[in-house]
Amino acid sequence: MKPYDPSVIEKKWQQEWEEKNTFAASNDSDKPKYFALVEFPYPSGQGLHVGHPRSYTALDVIARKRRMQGYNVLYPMGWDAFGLPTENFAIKNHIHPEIVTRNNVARFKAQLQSLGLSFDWTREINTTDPAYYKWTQWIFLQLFKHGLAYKKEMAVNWCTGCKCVLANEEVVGGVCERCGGEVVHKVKSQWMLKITAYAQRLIDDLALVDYPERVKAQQINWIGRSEGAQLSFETTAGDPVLIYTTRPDTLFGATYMVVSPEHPLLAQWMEKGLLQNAAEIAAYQKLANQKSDFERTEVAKEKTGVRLCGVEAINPVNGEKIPIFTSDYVLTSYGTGAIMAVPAHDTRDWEFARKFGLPIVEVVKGGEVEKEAFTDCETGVMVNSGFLNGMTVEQAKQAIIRYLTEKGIGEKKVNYKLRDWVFSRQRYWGEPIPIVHCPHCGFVPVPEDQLPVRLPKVDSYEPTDNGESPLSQIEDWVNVPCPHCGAPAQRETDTMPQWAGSSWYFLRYTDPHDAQGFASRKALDYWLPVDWYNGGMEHTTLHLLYSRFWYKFLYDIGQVPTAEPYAKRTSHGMILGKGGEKMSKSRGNVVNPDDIVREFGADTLRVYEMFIGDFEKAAPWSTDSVRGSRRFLERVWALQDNVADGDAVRPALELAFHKTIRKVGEDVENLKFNTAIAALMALLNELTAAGSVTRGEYRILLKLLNPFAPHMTEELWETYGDNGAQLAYAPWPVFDQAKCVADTVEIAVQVNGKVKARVMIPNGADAPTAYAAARADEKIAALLAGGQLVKELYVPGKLINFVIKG
RNA sequence: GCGCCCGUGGCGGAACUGGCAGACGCGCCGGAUUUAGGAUCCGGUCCGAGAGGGUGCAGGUUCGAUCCCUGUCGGGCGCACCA
Repeated sequence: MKPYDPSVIEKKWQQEWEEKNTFAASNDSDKPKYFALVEFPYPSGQGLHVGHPRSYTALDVIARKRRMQGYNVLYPMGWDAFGLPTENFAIKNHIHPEIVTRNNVARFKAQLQSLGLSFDWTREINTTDPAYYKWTQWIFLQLFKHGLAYKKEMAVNWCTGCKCVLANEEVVGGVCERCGGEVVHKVKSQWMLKITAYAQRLIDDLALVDYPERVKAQQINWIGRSEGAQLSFETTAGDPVLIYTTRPDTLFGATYMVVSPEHPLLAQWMEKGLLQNAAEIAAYQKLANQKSDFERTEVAKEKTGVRLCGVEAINPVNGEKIPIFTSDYVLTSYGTGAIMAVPAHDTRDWEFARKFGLPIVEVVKGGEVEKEAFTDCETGVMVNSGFLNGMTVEQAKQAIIRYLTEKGIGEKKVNYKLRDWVFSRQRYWGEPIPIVHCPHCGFVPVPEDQLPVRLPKVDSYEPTDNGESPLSQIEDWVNVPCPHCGAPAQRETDTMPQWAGSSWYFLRYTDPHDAQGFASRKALDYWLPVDWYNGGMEHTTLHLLYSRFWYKFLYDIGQVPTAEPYAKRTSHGMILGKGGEKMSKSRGNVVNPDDIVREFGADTLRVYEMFIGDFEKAAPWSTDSVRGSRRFLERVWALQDNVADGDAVRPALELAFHKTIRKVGEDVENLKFNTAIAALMALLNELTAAGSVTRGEYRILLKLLNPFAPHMTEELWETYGDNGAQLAYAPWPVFDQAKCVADTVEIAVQVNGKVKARVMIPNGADAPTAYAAARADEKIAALLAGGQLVKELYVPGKLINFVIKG
């Protein structure tokens, strides 16, 4: 036996796979199709992280198993290469981002190939390739033509670090999710995508797909649907104030109103001179405007606000005049930017009322509204509410909405927290937005035959401090004739966010070289939907939501065949540093997969990453434990010294083999890679104990192990295989359910629920036989003699329980 | 604050639908081999000498609870002044 040398074996097979395109998928095959997908990486300068292979190996195991099961498998890979780190690196080192990207991609690709992942490299894509982003731009134009892309002047999130606008989804805890920079509000004219038009369907269609519950819950939560009523309050100024509430039942308890500091009525009323304390209000507005998102969302913050002196509102159900305030606890961007305040039944209103000495009127009985707001909707009964008195909250909601509708004051209304997607970025390294601004024609789409709008080559692509894209500096690129009327016009100079290219990339894999469209209809019909998509939880309300939106739009305009893009989604846990903290350069606990491959081999790294723990949970890295995986492979390798003739499984090992085949198959499908490996280790232990394997037994072991350790098993298959095709396409072993059960089983014998003995009985023995066997045990007999038998239970194959008294 | 998830040996983690807790691996201990170390192989390894006791803690349901229920403590994640 040659010693196990992964550095030689792995190189050999990787070369073989590359030369022969072993894993190329066919768009024309009689086999059933299987589309396995992992999130394509951003090729950063740091190279691959040990977290990447966890996801990639998992679906590689699935892809390899599917090939052995006779599927035509598409398992593709590409590069999500637009984005800020590349641009920042380029700026710092004076290298063009295109070159930085090329270098990073080359490094990433070499690293991925060193792991033996069975990607179809003939379908490699790159979002920064003009032949690719042509279609990103094309999809944007379809959105524009269908009224789902629009430009609007509004207050947006501005990252002071990236000098760039951010989408709501990119602001985490008031700071930039990428750079951690402070986020402030800036009024800018921005391209927006109308994702809100799909809010309801993005919720409803989660019923059609197999996603983890936590993923569904997070998306539903983010979309934030609520049901209530929209209604207007008349004011003494004559202009009504429109409000949204989820508790219209508490209308009689509305003792004041609040409008957001940015509410347009404030400016109107000031202009008319209606507000006696205009200066005070203006000062408050200014203060609110200066606050960053972080300050605004700080928890446990004291309520602040200013009363609007000179204008009062009228409660539409009881005619009472109530004061109006402005406060930053009311958000401009949600609902109508104004609320009716019911301090007795809303925690925030309660706090505000307490601070400003406003009346708290109880309208739902059940709490102690002098002590705290009573927000329960289940148990209360309406009081102090005119015609609603005596109703439950639910009845009152319906009655009041009926009343408001009849009187023409208001109506039932559904609201979402989801906002439209801010789609402009003031940076260089992104897809140019293919729109021309014409002074006569307005926003004119670049004609489709002129796509792609290429990024111009420039010397300086630094972001500007004035909030303009660097592209705006390049006059001969910016100035073009209007495609519609020919008059001098200007290109849009903002670029798309990084999420643009990744919102449809999986479609391109089906037909990556198509020049006529983003993919041919035939290829899309054949491959979609993606059968299994694995990716990180951090993308749940970013990429995953965005790509569902784009896909649904493409479905609506007849471009793709199904309502949802991904039939099944799973999420892996993070790989943490040794102590359980996040891996980071500053902590110095980053493990480089290259080092592990060099020291132990790719197969060992793959097996270890699958064995490290529950796939869906975070797991700390342990290089010590990697050794265990290497030992396991060494022992499989060493088994070749003890291969005996024979294609059959020896009778004594039938049970072990059939059970292992079943277990490995089931575990892999259920994301239990760790226990699948454990089962293989247990089988190996049995084979080692048996002293030898037959050729047939060895083949089964190699097949089961192949998806995890493809190089080593393929190498052994050369000698011990069945002279047929490569192991990669050898048929996956099948098990016989009847052979998965033993002839005799050991069952536990309990007395009063405590295990006292174990006995062997024939499998499927009836109760009398089992009881007799148990009673035959000396210890059990003694215990039974010492008390009175009250009850006896027999769970076939498991245990017997004697319940005795005394 | 609201919603969700998780607490099992020294460590990572197993345990079908309520039925023998600790599979598998790491580490550790002992032995073999070795000049030595490393590597490898064999044996042991929840605690306890034993009866017995053990799945964060306190209760409950049950013949039987890591699993179901109530309360509590600890950790994590998501959303977060969303009316």
